[in-house]
Amino acid sequence: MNQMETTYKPRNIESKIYKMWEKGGYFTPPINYSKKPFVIIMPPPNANGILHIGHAVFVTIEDIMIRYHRMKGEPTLWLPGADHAGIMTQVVYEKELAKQGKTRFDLGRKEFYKQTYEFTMKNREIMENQLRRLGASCDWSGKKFTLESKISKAVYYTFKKMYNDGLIYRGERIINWCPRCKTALSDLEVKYENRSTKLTFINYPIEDSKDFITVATTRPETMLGDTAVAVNPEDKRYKNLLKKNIKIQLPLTNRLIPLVADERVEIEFGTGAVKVTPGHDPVDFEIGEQHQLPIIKIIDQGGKVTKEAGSDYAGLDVISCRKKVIEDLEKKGLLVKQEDYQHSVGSCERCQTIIEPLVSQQWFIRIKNLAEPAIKAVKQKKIKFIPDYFTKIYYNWMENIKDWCISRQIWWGHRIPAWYCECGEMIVDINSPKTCSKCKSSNLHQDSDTLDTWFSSGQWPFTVFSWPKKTEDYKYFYPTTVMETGWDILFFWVARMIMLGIYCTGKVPFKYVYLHGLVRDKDRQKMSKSKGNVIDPLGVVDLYGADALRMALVFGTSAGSDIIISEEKIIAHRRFANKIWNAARFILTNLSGDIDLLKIKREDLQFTKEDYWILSELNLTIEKIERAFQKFNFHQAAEEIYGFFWHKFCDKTIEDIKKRLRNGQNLQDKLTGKWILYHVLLVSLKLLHPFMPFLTEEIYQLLPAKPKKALIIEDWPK
RNA sequence: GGGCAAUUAGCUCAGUUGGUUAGAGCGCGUCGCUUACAUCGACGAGGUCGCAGGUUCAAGUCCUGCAUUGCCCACCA
Repeated sequence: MNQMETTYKPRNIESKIYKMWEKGGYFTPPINYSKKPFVIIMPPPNANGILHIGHAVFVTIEDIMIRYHRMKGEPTLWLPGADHAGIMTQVVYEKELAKQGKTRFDLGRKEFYKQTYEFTMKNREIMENQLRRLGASCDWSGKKFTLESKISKAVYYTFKKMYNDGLIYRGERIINWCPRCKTALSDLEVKYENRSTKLTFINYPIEDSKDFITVATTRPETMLGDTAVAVNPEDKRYKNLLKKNIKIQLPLTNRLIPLVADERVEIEFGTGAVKVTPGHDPVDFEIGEQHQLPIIKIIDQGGKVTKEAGSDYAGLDVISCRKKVIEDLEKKGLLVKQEDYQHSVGSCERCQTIIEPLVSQQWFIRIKNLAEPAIKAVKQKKIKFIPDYFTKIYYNWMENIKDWCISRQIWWGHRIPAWYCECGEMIVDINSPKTCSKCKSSNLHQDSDTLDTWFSSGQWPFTVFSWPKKTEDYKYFYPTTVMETGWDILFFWVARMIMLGIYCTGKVPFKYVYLHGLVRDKDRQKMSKSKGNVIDPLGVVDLYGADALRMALVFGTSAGSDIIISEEKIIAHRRFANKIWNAARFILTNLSGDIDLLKIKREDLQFTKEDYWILSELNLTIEKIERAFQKFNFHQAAEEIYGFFWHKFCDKTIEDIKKRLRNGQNLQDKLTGKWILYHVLLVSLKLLHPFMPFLTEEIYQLLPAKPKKALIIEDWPK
């Protein structure tokens, strides 16, 4: 036996062990139809940067499950991949370009795509090696990327099918527009926060009268696009005016607009009268639809005021226009007052620019048709959420779901598979059509929009298995077993996977959804670079080892709740790693090579009371860990083996046997002691392996007698 | 406005079929170090389990109400 170092030095060991596993082919499961597989599709990390601590969380939790099930003898697949992460990657790469003083428009669509692709591939490789360093025992041989051609074809297949089924439509609707990214966003991609602003009260003169209607607004500049004023039909103040069918003189313009009645208007708020701008407000858009009001677009896609707003204002940005409108109203004596006001303002999730609601031509999914079966599947318990309370959150969202805008005006992503002919014909197909199906013209051009990233990642659990082809892999591994991810993407991703999974394959894509929380520091603060409280997972792996980090990430945490981590906690587990290492070192130096531990029979041993005690404690620990795994309580399992190993095995048994080996009366007693040490260590290594894979494998490899080639494929203790 | 959750030791958190002296890590105190342990061991201090009711032989655990905190969703002009 080699001389073991007196402390555990992860750096020397981890990469060697990982290579051994990879070379051994242990990560690739065999297809064995007599056995039910255990399958996790890894949430594909966005291939646009390096790993952060959140990635370490999913690696840890998923790898724990994977290693446990693999040791139980189940064909276990953990399939990795990478996500192109549409807008996010585009924003990141545009920042790279900005450093060179360039924009994407300087490069043009084709070149931009090419460069972003190269950038993504480079990051992807870095990221994959980082996952290896955390110990991820995933099947690299099957890795996928959302933009690779097979996956893209499957995504187009779904698009076409949904279009033919009438579930995808194209229409001119009001959407969330990011003036910086110059793209539409789905409702989920808009983040709201409270901001201080002014509520402006403006008098709108009534035609042929000296009276006014006073409206209150937070966006006075949009009045230039007003096409009505609305009041609640029950509002006594306005009932007479409504009857008279009056016209209102829109200030600063020469337009006359009607007064309409609409229940959406709250009597209590402001003056009870609302200016209606269907082109630039979602509620106003709905009011406009109902009352067939015209839409005037006074803000363009760059956030600038258009000619439609009048020559005095055209070309201004929104803020300047607001200032000028206020000044002009004041001059005319129509400005009543401005009050301080707090309300929530939406901004782009990726670049934080304030959202401009705009009317434009976009693609949408009629989502209710997909949501219904997705709700039903959960009600029928075909899918179970862990923790359970997410079931209600899921229902709450799914029952109030609205159509999903899936087109983006960005370049990085799957280009929408629709082609237009000059004759006005539109063709939706998987492959680029040669000629127009109506006029036979070959002059077709493809829709310039790309698909929302989540439309493709929503199909990830089956597109990775070459669906819609019914391959062996698809038949064997789909539906998958567990989807493990952060609860923050429950709606973005999990809900969409369930909807699209049922729609595309007729089956739920997974049976369990395990949702982990957000990582925070020991003061419960979100980790962010600006706060300087980030823990770089690779940095701590260098310092303390992957095993210590993994253990620190599961210990004392439970599904769904925030994960509190600090350097102190990681250090505590580095100490535990060292404890295991030294216990093993002590045991190994006492197991002389002349006895064949594997051949010893229990009947030949002379157990003491203490021996029976530790053996029964060991069995109890195995049972508790088993129960904890059944309930997805990984922290409990970790805490059980921690407590057992340190405070029972090390503190009691090893100390006891240490004395017996030194002063033991007879050989039989000493042999029994040695066997206990060996046996309990071996079983403990197995129980510890899902949590601390590197250290345990290294010790296993040093055992004088090992039943298998590697611990990773050992039999789980019963 | 609708919804979800949390409240347990100085700090950060576990405690999911209700059942013996409520646990861990870090921190704190005393002692020890005998050759596995840049440490470790032994012992210890510290909790009316947010508040008030209720169900029960038995409640941190179930029910009701209240308080405080956090989060999510929503068309707060």
